[in-house]
Amino acid sequence: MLSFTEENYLKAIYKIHERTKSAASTNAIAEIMTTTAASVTDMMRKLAQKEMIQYEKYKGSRLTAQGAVVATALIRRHRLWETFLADKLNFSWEEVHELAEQLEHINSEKLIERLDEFLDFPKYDPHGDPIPNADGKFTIREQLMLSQLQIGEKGALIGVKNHNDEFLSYLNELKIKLGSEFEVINKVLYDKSIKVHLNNQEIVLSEKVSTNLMIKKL
Amino acid sequence: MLSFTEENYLKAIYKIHERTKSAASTNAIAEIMTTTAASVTDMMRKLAQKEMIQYEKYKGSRLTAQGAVVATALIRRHRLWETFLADKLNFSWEEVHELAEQLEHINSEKLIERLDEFLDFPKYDPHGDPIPNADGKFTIREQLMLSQLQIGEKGALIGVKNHNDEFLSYLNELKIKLGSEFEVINKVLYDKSIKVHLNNQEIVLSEKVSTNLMIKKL
DNA sequence: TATTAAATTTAGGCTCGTCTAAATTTAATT
DNA sequence: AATTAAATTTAGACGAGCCTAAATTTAATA
Repeated sequence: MLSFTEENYLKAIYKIHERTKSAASTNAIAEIMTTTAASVTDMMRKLAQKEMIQYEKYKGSRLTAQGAVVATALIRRHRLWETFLADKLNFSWEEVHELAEQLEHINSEKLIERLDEFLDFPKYDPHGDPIPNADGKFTIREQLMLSQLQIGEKGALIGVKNHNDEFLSYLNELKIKLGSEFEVINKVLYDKSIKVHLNNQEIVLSEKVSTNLMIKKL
Repeated sequence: MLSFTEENYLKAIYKIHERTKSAASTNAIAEIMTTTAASVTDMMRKLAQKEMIQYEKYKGSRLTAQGAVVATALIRRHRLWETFLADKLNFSWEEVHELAEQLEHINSEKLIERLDEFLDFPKYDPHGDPIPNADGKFTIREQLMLSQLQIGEKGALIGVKNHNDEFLSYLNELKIKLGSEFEVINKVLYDKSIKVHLNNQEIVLSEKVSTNLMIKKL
């Protein structure tokens, strides 16, 4: 049985691997866990001993098959709870993450399966990220950045790349949410900003915003 | 901020006081927490220091006003989660308790208020126990034991006194649930068993069972 | 390649929640 | 009231998870 903390370390390693496609460095883990490198080293020993990770001194850590199962299960729980909070309890985009961080550690297979059923087996969470099924498999969806659309093309928002709170709040202000439909009116070469038609108005989005909005072409 | 463990100690003291109407003895707390008396003593010092309890050496512990607020909030959360699990996720009577033990520690006022609303502000949990409102006030309901009904009288089940797993499973087998309606057919003086009409059949319940079923007269 | 800088690990120590064994206090019983 | 039994507290220790400071290894750069 893994502790709350051990589970979070595994999730951190998973995330780093997803991003870098290589072993998770001690420092990178320390940053995510907001702790010191020394503490991470201690924990890496322990997790290696429990055969959750492969750890080589000075070379970083990778999840074992076993460790990956645990991490994926956590992501499944996290995203299902986020979906519950958003769909059933009307929490906003940026509120769900923190609560799901707590809820994901509730330990019960049965609870998660019942929740999945209650939510009608969602494939994507409120951020548009795929929810692993009970076997840990994801349904990947073709997607591109809003910035990649050409003038005249239309798309619907299916996810955000960056989950930063400020960014999510900004989207709320703009009344941009999952499913929102965009039509590209103009693209400014100079600063790569983009003018779109949305909710019956025209708005201009910076490159920073338009590269963080994931779109399905319509 | 209180830890998961500290919260559970407060709840234990609350329960003991509810049952005995007096200070919680070290041993009684140790039993509920399945730990040793020595550990309890340590924790009592800490909780007294945090002004959650009044603790006098060799005399037991009582909650302070502050401690009672925390304990009541925990009970509120516990019972709301039980209601959610039973009503929305179709968990059975005896399954909900253990899960709610974990869920009650999720720390968010807003989550609980939203959950309360989602459940349509229930007054009683699946065991028939009253759910404290946000201010910690309970709605008490007039109730009596099934064993107290006279021959010919009718009642509906509004709660159980004993929350023992075996007892709850037995009720499930008998298809007895909250709201079930009973009519007393006969009472046997010898062993205090009682024959009732329920779900279109006649069944005999022992004294042990009939004194644990709480009834609202119809 | 020698040196410096950055990353990582080791060493030693702290708090939390727990334990066992021994000492003390309170309650029960003769 | 004296003695025994039960309840409780004290003393000392341990693992988990964390820290800082010092030592070591690896990477970067002159």
